[in-house]
Amino acid sequence: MDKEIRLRFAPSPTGPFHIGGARSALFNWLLARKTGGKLVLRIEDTDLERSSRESEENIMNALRWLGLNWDEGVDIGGNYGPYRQTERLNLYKQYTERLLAEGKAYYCYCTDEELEAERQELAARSQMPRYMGKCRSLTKEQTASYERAGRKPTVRFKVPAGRQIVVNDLVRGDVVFESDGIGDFVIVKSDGIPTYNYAVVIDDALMRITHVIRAEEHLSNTPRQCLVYDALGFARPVFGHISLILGKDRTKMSKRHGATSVEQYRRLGYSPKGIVNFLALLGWAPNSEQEIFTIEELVKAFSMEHVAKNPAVFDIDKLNWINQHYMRQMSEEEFFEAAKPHMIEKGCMTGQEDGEKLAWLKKVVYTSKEHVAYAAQIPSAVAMYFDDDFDFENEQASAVLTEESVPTVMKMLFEQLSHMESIDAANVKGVFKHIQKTTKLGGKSVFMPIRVALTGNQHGPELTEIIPLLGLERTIARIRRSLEKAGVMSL
RNA sequence: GGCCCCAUGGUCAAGUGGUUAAGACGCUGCCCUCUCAAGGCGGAGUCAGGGGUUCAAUUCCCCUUGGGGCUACCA
Repeated sequence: MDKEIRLRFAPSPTGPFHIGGARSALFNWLLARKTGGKLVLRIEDTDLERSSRESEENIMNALRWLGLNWDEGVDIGGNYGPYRQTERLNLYKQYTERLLAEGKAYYCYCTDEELEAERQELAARSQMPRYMGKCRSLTKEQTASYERAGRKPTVRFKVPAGRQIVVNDLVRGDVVFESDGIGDFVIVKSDGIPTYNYAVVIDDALMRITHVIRAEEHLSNTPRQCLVYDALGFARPVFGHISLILGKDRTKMSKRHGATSVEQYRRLGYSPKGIVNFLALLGWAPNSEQEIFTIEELVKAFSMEHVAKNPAVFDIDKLNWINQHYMRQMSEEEFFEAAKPHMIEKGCMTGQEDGEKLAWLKKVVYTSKEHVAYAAQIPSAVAMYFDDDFDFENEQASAVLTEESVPTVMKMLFEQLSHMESIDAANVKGVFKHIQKTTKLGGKSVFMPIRVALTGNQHGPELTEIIPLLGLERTIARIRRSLEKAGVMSL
């Protein structure tokens, strides 16, 4: 029981859920599922200004959408709650009082201006800007006078001098820091809210977290946290700092690198399976050469030992490639559901269709299955089925219709079509065969003019797929229109 | 500036004191094919630089360079 592995994912609900956060969550989740441990979802909302219930919900929704569940958290409770930091204020207070009483922390009355001046001065002497301990030993009189002046103090942690702090990290090994490089840091803000570096320690300790797996940006803060663990007599957890996800230019992923939030990818119609698969491969590699993983397979294969130390660039091409696999796995029904919002947005449908029209839409949409990486690409992939008033894509395309054999081919095609009662891939194929046979023309001379006349385009799906979907009438109308437009002939 | 982390092709990456240095994405050639895509078969492309240690370094150590993070009453 006491050997049970307990992990946590502790996001700040301060904005859209970042893709990097999703990866941290995923790694924690994988480790928890792999080891049969527990995963705690804790909300770190001590930044009152920026935190909101709305982004808290967004984060949880995104997590659920990705298929990452948790065993304890704000919404489901657990034995170590509450799971929202602003609801744990009394807990922090007890420890702060203890630290104060033991002389391990002290009140600091410095104003922003004073602190800023200190930083400036240190910077001017090209020294590391850090708090020099001005309020470390205030007399009763000084304290009283500050209080009379109405100053609200912060609480600072007294950083012991001359100590080495060794952070044992699962992915980086032992990382050594000198306590002298760290100034006395604020653990409780003047409004009584604890800071991140302080609250996180008390929470992780009280929630019995055994492994703290988080992004590398927290590594430099870890020695501070270790100091707090030690001062409070808590055992330190095992740390594991996973590298950051970078944009193409190798700087931290930000808005200018395109979509950075899980929500954005969701809206573009990426599959959660694709995102999870891709994220897992960013900073982790399996023993095998496998690239496509279900989440269950990831659980089996995952290991912290194979987590890379170096930061990884977010490669959208690879995400697209992976996601394409998942698009192809979809049934016609699933694929249609994925396409629907995008089709509606582009005006290709209203969402109210039923009967034959709906069935037709499903078939049309499904033709793009092999061709798209994510659902937002579907409308343009099937645009040709909707636009009867297309233009030729370029002169090369219209030139195809001026080839010598075109009138013969078209006449024959029309004649064949006029005899048809129903139209499907098989009999369309038969028509083409017949034309080829009797005219002795190569496939290209038969197909390409028909393709261009039908779609205005030299590229696209198989004609045997397009024609049945357009139906006899539209097929004839389109070809007739194109031939007239190109001035070739009228039929 | 100080402290810390990181460094194998364009990208994700495997790997080892002696290897022809995997694989995938992307790029590219060929095949298939009316076309595109897919698919199949190929190709180009990497150990950042400099010093050590060693019989032997991509691998171990140091330095440089580059990138990143932290240095907040943000997390």
